[in-house]
Amino acid sequence: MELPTKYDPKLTEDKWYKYWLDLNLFHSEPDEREPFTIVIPPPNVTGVLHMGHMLNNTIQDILIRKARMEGKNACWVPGTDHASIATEAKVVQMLRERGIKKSDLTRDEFLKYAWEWKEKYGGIILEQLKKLGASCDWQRTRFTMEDKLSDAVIEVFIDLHKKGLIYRGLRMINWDPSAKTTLSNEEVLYTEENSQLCFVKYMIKGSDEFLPVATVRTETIMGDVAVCVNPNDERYKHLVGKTVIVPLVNREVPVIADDYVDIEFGTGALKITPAHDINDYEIGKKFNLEVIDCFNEDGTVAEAAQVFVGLDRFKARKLATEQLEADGLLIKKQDYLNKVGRSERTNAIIEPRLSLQWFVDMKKFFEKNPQVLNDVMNDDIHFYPEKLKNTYKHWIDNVRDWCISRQLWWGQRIPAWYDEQGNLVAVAKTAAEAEKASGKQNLKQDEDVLDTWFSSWLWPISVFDGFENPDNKDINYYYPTNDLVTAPEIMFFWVMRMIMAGYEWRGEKPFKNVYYTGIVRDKLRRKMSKSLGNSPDPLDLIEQYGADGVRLGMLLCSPAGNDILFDEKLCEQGRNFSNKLWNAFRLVKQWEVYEGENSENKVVIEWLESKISKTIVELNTSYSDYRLSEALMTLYKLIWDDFCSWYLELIKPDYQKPIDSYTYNKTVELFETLLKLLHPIMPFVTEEIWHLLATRTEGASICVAECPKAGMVNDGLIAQAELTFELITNIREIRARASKKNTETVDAFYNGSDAVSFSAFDAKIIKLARLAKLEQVKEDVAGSKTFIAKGYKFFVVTGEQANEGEEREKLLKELEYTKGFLASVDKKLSNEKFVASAKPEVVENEKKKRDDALSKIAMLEQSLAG
RNA sequence: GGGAGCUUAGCUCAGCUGGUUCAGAGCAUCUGCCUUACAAGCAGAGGGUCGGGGGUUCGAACCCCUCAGCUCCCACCA
Repeated sequence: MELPTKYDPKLTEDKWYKYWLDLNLFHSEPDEREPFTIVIPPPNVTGVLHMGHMLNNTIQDILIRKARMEGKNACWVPGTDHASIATEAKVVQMLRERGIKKSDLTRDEFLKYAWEWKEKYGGIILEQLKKLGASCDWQRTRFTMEDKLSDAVIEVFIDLHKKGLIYRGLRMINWDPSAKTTLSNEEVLYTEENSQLCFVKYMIKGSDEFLPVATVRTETIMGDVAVCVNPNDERYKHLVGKTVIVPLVNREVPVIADDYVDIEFGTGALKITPAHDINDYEIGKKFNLEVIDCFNEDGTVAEAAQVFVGLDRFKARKLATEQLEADGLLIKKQDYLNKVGRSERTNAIIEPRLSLQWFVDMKKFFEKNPQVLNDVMNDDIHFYPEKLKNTYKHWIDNVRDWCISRQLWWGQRIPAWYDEQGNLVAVAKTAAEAEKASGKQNLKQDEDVLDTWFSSWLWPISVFDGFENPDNKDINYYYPTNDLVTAPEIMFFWVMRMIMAGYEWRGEKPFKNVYYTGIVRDKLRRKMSKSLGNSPDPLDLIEQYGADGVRLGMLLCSPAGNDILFDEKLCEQGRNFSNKLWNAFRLVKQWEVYEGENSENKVVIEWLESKISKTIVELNTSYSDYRLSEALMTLYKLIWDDFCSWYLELIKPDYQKPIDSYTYNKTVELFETLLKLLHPIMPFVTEEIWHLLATRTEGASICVAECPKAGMVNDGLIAQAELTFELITNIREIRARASKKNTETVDAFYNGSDAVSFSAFDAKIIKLARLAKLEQVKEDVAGSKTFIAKGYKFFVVTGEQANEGEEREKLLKELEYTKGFLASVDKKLSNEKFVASAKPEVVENEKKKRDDALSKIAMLEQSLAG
């Protein structure tokens, strides 16, 4: 069988993914094994895979595959999020392209289009995850707006309302007067724009004195209900409690004092317009002031303003300013740069507007469930990296109530019912229930839907139907889940709220560990974004480097807790690694085997077995600390350096010679061990090679092979091998400097008459360093190149005229250096305080260092003398 | 304005309670090799006064102070 020299992922990846699905290897049902559960952070249903998903899901897949191989009942639940805002925006845009305006549709008509859109694009991202190799239990795929999950959302709302944890309150929202809709903060873009700051006189009643007020928004003067100054402001202290006349409308309002006002800014006097500024609203509430809303839905001036009624707000601003000037109340105008929020979609300037919204009372919630904070702080829910605990605490300490209503149609409609006058009369699942509860007829349901996070916070429970049937087999078995893998920017939006929901409805945490990935950036540290065009399409990358290559590439730049500086070159490195593995396989596969046992190889095999065991211990530590990059690098070096560069070269028979069956079988066994260790990270190439390496029974898969465990570690043997490699490297260096061809051999000697620690590897040194002979001598060998390693002095005869002076100089330099080193060690050892206060093993070690240095010096001096 | 964190080789990062080989890895760089597993490769090499300054200590990349620079999150100015 001729094997190509390059591994081609295209020929294997789809094949194996289908194989895994056909064997149903990713499906989980509760059984007697220990469960290992991950719920996917549900991606936006209409989204497409981006690099963030790529990273996030690669990590989840590694964790779940590893658990599966460890014999746990691994269950990775996939699914999607209905993402109200994003999806509704996309549907609106689609409709617009077809010439349909949202405002011309009824709610039901719109939802029909939205569902159509969801059916058409909803599955894409999940299909893309398959390309990556994600071993999700696809039979368990859920969607946050499917019936059961929506029911859970509604029940939870009703339950919280009953418990008094939900209330209805006023809130300043972002109003888009052009689209006549509320926008989320994400949909508002802030830019610096030039405005004019007007300094206006507010006359003190019955006096010629005035209070100067600085404002950009002169059109809101009609809504003023007070003027506020700082209580410590000496300039205005005497005016507090007096009455001022609001310009344009001549309303009489009080001068009040509050710390909120910054003495330094503007004039130090702030006009209070509760209807159009959230801070003003807060102050208004504190002082029990009236709220006068000056604008209509479309941004025109309302009746309540008394003047400029019906005019657009910006026209009104201009006229108001002119009027002030005419009234002699304008002190001055000054250019002013301020941040202006505009609608992402209509570009209209956002109008802050007070509106009745639904809230979750967070403080009360935390009082009821103190574990939400405590269990994270005491690592009962373990955050990786731990530093994010601080951020978490800071958030909880400064929490604001959670506004859960959204002025959208795509989402779970709020189960609140109003009578014809608009009074809230009931919170109930259906109109019938609401009527029954309130005893009133013709009730209207709330127009708003719930925040998407209000369904995703239930995800770890709702995917196992834990609300509909709180005692079912699945939820009892899989909950609490094990690991959550997500981005730090949604710690507050999602992670904290899932923890809240977990304690509130299950009395238990939703997961044991939270692994926060970094933000994927390009190599210039810029966030990846569509507009910058710096985000590669993960599917293109998979096409080019194979899923295994991209997975490795992602992981190479993902130390936990740091941002990911993604560089396509890393995928190349991943692809190269697949190829390295493939070629190691080719080497092994092409050997002819004879029945027998080459005893020289035994020590090499034992060494690699030990080395692998030792590495498994390191790997387990890395994995349990969620240092996945570190685990990968450990494995990478084990395979590339130890296995390929050393082991295979050491046991490789001469060209076209067969290999003994003992070595061959051991090699296949060790190779399999390495493949299994690597499988969670690179699932496809390991499955491919695993199948080709030996005959497998039907339906066998490395996916469910047993995870290798560490055996005995022979540290002495590992040290011997390391010395051997050091010797080989040193001799190779001398060969390289002497420009020796590979076909040329050289002679090597070492000093001493005692047995040496590397003797078991003698034959291997001769082989890999390409020696004619390796012998022990009592005297220095003249005309040779020398080096010292671990107390052995080596002489390499390259046959070329050795440069005595150069050689001598080298020795002198080393002697000088070693003496300096000895001096520093001696200094420590002669320091009484050191000997007295340092740990015994540290002192012991220093003594050993001194002995080594002394013997090295003796050796060097002897050479220089001779 | 409030909070968190970072600064170690050209780049990205390790360095887990201050003390094993004089500070490590991967990539990149340089030199020599198309040596029948692999040029997507092999062999070898060079590269850092651990951001600056001060202190604690027998001993500091690690602890404390200070200065400088960078990043992120939250709240935002009339």
